[in-house]
Amino acid sequence: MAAHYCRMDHVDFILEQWRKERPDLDVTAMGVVGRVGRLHLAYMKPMEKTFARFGLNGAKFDVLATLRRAGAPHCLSAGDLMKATMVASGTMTNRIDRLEVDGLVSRTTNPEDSRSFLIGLTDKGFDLIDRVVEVHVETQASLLEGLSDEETAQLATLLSKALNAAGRT
Amino acid sequence: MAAHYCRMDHVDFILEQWRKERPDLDVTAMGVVGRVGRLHLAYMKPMEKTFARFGLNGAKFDVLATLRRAGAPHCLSAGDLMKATMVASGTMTNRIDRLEVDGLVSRTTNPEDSRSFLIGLTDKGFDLIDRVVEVHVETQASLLEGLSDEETAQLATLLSKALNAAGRT
DNA sequence: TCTAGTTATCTTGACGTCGAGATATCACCC
DNA sequence: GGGTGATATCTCGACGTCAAGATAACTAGA
Repeated sequence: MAAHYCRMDHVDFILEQWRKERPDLDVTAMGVVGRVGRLHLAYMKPMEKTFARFGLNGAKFDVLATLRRAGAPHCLSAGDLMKATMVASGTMTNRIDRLEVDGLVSRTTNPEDSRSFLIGLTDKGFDLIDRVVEVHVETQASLLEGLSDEETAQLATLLSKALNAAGRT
Repeated sequence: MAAHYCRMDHVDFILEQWRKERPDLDVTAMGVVGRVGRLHLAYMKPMEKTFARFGLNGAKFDVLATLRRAGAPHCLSAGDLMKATMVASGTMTNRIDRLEVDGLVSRTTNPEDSRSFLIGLTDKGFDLIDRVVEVHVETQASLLEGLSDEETAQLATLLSKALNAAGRT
């Protein structure tokens, strides 16, 4: 037996099926794209659990984290947040509404442009995101525990290249 | 200048921000997890466009593709489809309902277990998915065009390892 | 056979997301 | 100053998703 020579994952199984049913198709790319999708799911689930422990979800965390890492004075316009988190305008309006209800961010009129608002972290929001992010990085680290430092670095590099390649299309 | 030695992507920028604001945190894992998320988004957008050309979306494509690659007689139970696509039961009910309205799949009572249905591709569904998947693999291939064959293979291997590592957690 | 526990699917209500259109404001040029 | 096009945000309706509960049918043991 050579089980350790051929560790199949579920994506391999899918590729097998396609090769059998449609041998005319080249499914090489699917091996990468499919795994990226599955990995994204596998990462999101535990991370959402972490967020839930603090009464948050991925959407809210994204906004709070973007404001936090932007540095003092920890406020950005709704448009800045939209670009940073890559969501539609209606989505961001909705997110800010809910975070405002939770008392984690506040809208202030922008003195330099009254079309826009400055969305700022409240003290409560600042304290919360600072605590959540500490657990969050631990959750992420645990998800990569099975990889060596070298593999992790290599993966980051290749993903960066892939990101670049996909962006050019 | 050494611009070609340090090509920063957006995730690098985010890591930079965190290191400045919270130098006490180890954000190494975020470099991988963040890029996986971004890459997933970058892949989904063009693929959804392909699906839309055929009146589909990712959700519908997933179901049709799962049935198609399962091989003759191209029918599975709702539960099988749930496991394969990793969605909740209500989600699958909804997906099948819509595909049935479109005339792409049909529910048949399972003679061996009347709790379950057999969801089968109609002729129309079979023809459609067979055409869509041809364009789909081309879309995916174009998304990886910037990578060499070696890099693509290496990426697939590392992703597989990462998937395995995350699953063990 | 009856009963208890399991399994497969559907129903329902709450969310999050998008995208198109509406509104208000800005920037610039005449 | 007034008009025009661009910009920032919000509103609204349609969808897709999930989780929990409901329903129906299967299984195995007493």
